[in-house]
Amino acid sequence: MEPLRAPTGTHDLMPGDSARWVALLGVFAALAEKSGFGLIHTPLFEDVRLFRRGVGTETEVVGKEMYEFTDRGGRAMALRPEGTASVVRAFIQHHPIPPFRAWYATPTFRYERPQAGRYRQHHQVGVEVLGIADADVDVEVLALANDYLQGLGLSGYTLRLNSLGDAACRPQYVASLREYLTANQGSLCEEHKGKISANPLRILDCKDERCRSVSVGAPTMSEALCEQCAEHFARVKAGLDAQNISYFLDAKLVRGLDYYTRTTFEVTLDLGEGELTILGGGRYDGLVEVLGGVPTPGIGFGSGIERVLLACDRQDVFAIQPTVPMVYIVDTTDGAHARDLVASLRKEGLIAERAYGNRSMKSQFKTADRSGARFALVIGDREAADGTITIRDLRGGGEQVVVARDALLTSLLELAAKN
RNA sequence: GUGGGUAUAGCUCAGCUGGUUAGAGCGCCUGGUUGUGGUCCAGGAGGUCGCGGGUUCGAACCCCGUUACUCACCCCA
Repeated sequence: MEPLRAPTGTHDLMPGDSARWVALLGVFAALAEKSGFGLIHTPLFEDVRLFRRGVGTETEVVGKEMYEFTDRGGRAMALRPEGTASVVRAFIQHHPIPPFRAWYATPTFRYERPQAGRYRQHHQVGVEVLGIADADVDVEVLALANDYLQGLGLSGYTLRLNSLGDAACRPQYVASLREYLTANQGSLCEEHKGKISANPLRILDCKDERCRSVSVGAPTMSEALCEQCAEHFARVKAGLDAQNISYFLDAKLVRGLDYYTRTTFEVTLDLGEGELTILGGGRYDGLVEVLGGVPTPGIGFGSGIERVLLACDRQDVFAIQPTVPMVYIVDTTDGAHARDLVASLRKEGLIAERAYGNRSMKSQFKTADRSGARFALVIGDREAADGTITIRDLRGGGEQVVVARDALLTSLLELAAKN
């Protein structure tokens, strides 16, 4: 039989490596909670129609990358391809009193070919705010995103910002864009020559040289914003300026999910070869209504944990060391002392580890050393006989003291305080 | 979905134009020190050379297929 392994595009997060995940989640949770967000957990799978309607059938994410399956009751389900739709669904279902602020940390699934920073199951942290149309909340959300990345130690990333307009002005803009593209149809890349009517905005994001040169002369959304959208966008920019959050206005920024309106953003990082998007989001004022709720504005972002950590690796920041024991118990009698001592020390709040299997003193010390523990606590025949414990400092030259069992804790704290 | 690269020990890799018992470093285990790790020395365990087929007296090496990993395109976190 073929050895079993994790499915294509997935990976195991092993103890040791997971230490920085724990730390990352801590950073994000602390920031989110401080800003009034509460944790939300929604099912990993949902009625497939949620994503079809919410994210859009035309999008790649839903159209060709979604994990869909039929459950045993014959229901069409899908694994979550992104974070927002489920939160909005929960909001509609439970009628919390707005404003509603939730943060999440969740796996997301997309059936695509894996490559650097790209997985079939990846993980995102994110936030959503529902019920506030005020542009100031856009600034809050962007500031949170910025604080998060900064909090990890990242730098040199670019916040790309755009406004996609709303139901009042976007249709007109799309019409004029379509008109322009149709006039230049012959100059577009092969793929987009026939795709104009489906989603003309996407062509602005095409990396093909031919499409790009056509895009240069295309009408931009920012020129076409209605008065309210323009005011909203101006207020967002003013807020970012006031908080010294730098951004880059990217009129070509179009996101791959259909629900976005007005403020839209992405954070990218140049890794030498190509840019990596580590965070993305925006406003989605029409989404609640599309999903059957009473019209409610919303905004949020998601950020890929694997990509963010990849970026941290490249920048040599956020190198979290796994937790290391304070003491490691070496017991060459029969292990009963180790068994009882490790339990009582843990109750006292110390991180304590021990050797198992009654191995030689030498090999127990090897595992003690490997554990990274600060002190070894030795219980051999002598200590067992006279009720003492030998404390050996594993960091320095190996200084040892023999202490009475009752004095162990105070002695340890004294020794630890020395340096 | 399309294209490139890779697949040999737990890890990182070597293996000359196909040649007989497949190697190194690190890691692991044991001993040198029957009460002491991190250094040093000695020994040991561990591989059906991704899988299937073919060519050949003989294949880790050549050919075909296949799977996986990886990178890029597309798209995205």
